[in-house]
Amino acid sequence: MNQGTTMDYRDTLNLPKTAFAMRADLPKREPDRIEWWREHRTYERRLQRNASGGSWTLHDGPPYANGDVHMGTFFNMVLKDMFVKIALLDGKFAKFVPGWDMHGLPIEYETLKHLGVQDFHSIDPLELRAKCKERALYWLDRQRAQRIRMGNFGLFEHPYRTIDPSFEATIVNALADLADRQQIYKGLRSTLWCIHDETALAEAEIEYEQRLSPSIYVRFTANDEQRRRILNVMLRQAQEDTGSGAVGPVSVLIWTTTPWTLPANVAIALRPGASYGLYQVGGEAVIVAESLAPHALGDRFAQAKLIGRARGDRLDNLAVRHPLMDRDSVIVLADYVDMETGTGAVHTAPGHGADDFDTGMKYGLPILNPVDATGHFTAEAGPYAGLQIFAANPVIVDDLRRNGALWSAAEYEHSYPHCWRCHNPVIFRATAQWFLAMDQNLLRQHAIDAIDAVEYTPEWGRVRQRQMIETHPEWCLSRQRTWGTPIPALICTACNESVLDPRVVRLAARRFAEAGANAWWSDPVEVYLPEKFVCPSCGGTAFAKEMNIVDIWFESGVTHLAVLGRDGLAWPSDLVLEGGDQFRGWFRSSLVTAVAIKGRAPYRHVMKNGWVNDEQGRPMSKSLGTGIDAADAMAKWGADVLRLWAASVELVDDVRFGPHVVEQVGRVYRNVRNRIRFMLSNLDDLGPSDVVARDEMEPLDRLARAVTDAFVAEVKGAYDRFEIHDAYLRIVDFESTMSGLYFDALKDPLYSRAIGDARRRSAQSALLYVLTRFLTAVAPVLSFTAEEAWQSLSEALRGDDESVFDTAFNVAHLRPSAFASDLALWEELRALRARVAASEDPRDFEAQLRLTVTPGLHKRLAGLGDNLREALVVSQLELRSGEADASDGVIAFELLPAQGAKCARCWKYRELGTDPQHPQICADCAAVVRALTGRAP
RNA sequence: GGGCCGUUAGCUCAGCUGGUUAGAGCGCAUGCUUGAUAAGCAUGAGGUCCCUGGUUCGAUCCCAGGACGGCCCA
Repeated sequence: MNQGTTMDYRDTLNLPKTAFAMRADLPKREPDRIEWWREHRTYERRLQRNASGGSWTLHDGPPYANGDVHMGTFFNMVLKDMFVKIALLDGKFAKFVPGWDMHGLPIEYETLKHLGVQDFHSIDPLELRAKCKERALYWLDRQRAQRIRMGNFGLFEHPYRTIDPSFEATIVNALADLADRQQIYKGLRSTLWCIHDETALAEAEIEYEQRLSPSIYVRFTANDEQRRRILNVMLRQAQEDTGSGAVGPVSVLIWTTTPWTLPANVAIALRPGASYGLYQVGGEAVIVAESLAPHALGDRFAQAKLIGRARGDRLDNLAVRHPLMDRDSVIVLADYVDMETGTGAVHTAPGHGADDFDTGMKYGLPILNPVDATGHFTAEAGPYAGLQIFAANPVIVDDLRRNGALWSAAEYEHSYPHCWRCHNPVIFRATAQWFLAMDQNLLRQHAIDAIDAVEYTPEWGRVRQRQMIETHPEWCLSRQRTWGTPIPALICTACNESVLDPRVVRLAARRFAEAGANAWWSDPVEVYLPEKFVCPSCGGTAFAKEMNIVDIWFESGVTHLAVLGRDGLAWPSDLVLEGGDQFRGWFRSSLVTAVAIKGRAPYRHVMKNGWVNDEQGRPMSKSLGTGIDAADAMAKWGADVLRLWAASVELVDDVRFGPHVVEQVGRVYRNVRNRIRFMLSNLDDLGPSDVVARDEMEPLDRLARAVTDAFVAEVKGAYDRFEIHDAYLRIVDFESTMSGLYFDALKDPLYSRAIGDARRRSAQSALLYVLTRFLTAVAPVLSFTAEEAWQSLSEALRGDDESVFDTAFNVAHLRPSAFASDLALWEELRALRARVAASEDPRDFEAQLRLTVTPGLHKRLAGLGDNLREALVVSQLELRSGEADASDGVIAFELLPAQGAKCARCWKYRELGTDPQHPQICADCAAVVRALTGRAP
């Protein structure tokens, strides 16, 4: 009976109602949102509206168009999107042009593999290029779909692509600019070379196989002058006094497994910090690293006597004689010198090793290359000319033995690089390549100076960046491959010299702009010859095209020239944001090209995001199967939960990702979602004309508004400092404080008052304010959910703002200092409410509260009127002012059983039965019910 | 092996220039609610602030060394 009556009254309440589902179903729902944004051109239209709001540009570092997007890339891309949206909601012209890096070896390999082509020389270059383009576009489409699926905003229909003719023209024009400044030269470089296939190889074309090599220890003996200098540094004082004549000849001992590289030796590398010993052995003295001496000197170590020592760096720039050739071998320093094998003194032939080459460049050593493409010694090798290099090994060892330079010889089985196609051992061989001169025109120094004008997050990135420039080797720009942008150099057919003439290069740029870079393969050379062009070396007039392509790091290094400074985008960009590996990669390549060509950094702010590791903090790896595909993750959990995850971690640090982490952030997501849902469900009956202005709101509602303003201002402040995680914490804190205090307080007024009651409309108006401001604040992170909620508001309430991305933070006029007293009062209410809620008997409406507080607090609380009782969720409240001391202002807090009985409708304890028709409910409720049923009392 | 970075509750993170009973959210436990209900509220238990030294009246915070983890390079 009673049950029935109660149920009747339940029907007279204004209970929450909304179509905004409690279950998110993100994987299912999100694609509809994307479609809606696309149809409504939400991003483009907001961009247009912001045209006069000042521009803010995040320049996209181009991902490589190969493979699907993994979680590391997801993290980076979603963070970029958050910053773009923050600027957008801030009224900025935040144009984001996504880009792709589409040339290069990985795609060329993949394509060749796809085509089943073994030797890239055997396929027509234009055909190969066409297939590579297809492949690159295939990956671009996939990656683009994945980026769009993340909810990212940007001009995805018009991305920049390094394969576009206009982009290729930019690359080539950049080369022309550099050639103009004499910044580019042709020089030698050590590359992997297969003497069987007569071609350069890339790292990826190498397979390691076991190979038996000669293992020899060789003396490099000093002449008299060299010996004197070495002893000067190494010999102990006492020994020197007794006369160095007793020491005998002095040699540096080296170890090698490639005797054929000795003719190209020009130096011996020592480790700067290592200690080298001078060992007297029989009638001579040899120098080896002390820690390696027992191993290096072999059975002669027992009779060896340490008579001197020096740190490697003290021997820098001394010299010894080459054991085979009539020249010196200089002692140099190198960090890579291995202290596990050999002698700690490394035979250095810059023509035959990558490290050796770098050291050679650093010391300005000659790059000897006495080996031709087929692996035979040239005349430069003197007595060995004409010999095949591996056949020369025993000959060289014999010569060393004969002239007394051989310390010991053995055989050695080790893992050695072989050609993946013909399985012959490969060699390092110096070949002519185009270089960007790092020190020409003080480029390196200017680049280092340019770093000072850039902001770095984290700040230590600046140091990292500086080191990367300081240690930047000469930049090898050329590659002997097919899938890329040509370096339009000419070869004089008369003297065989290569020419990179700016006029030629600019002709090529113009040609590529209209026809694409394929033209370099299809055009006759005449197309690229300026009038009256002659070879600067010999005056010749006949030329051939040189078939080199440019390093793809150069291509991505000029994206700022291709994308910025046009179409409303400013140069330099305001922000670049990439993983930490890009200090050596794109941050560096962009900086070098920008400083060389425009004299300053191409960005104002460099931000680095952390690496995404698995849940144990280990790197994710495809081979271990611990990598997670972004598309899979979005299909499983939805993009918004993953976006919230990206906001919940410290973006600068390395972060962890996995199912357990997602589950946790998923619970936070559900909290946020439910609180949004609560607000929406109480706005169902609110029309625009019902909304009351701030000044007409009840005090508690005005307070909630103020707290919301403070929240939005704080979140905006965090966004402005690029501290997404800080914003995340504030968002979580805000929705939980709103839910715990305010929503609970509003339930009674919202549910039990008459629909159009002023108290109720005030509460709803405040809720509308809280909700809309909250949605704007979270939209950069929870883009899908914020938009879904926005669309769940009635069109009338949305007003002119069709999308949540049409709204604005709108906090410029707010003064955070003005919030202090409101926030303090809010916290006082929270503390009081917590004391009520903690009580079990009587609890909430079962209670009446006698509250005695200090005069100061009394004044603040009294200002709330009956809203104070609502906020504390009690049936009656007696507020008194007292004089005692109390740190929190509360002198007495007495919860007593409420007066009256529980109203069957509003659940407050009131005097019941004033309306005989409704004996179980209070007078206020009876009035509402009567109004509903149309009967006067 | 080198350069750089990190290490605070089970998890994600706060802790401003050295002095706090070291905090929050999630999870967990307990209680309440059943008119946000595959929701909501309250309370509580969880920490030798990686380790070892040093500076200091006093260090999670400064310095040195080490351990573990990561990125880049070798």
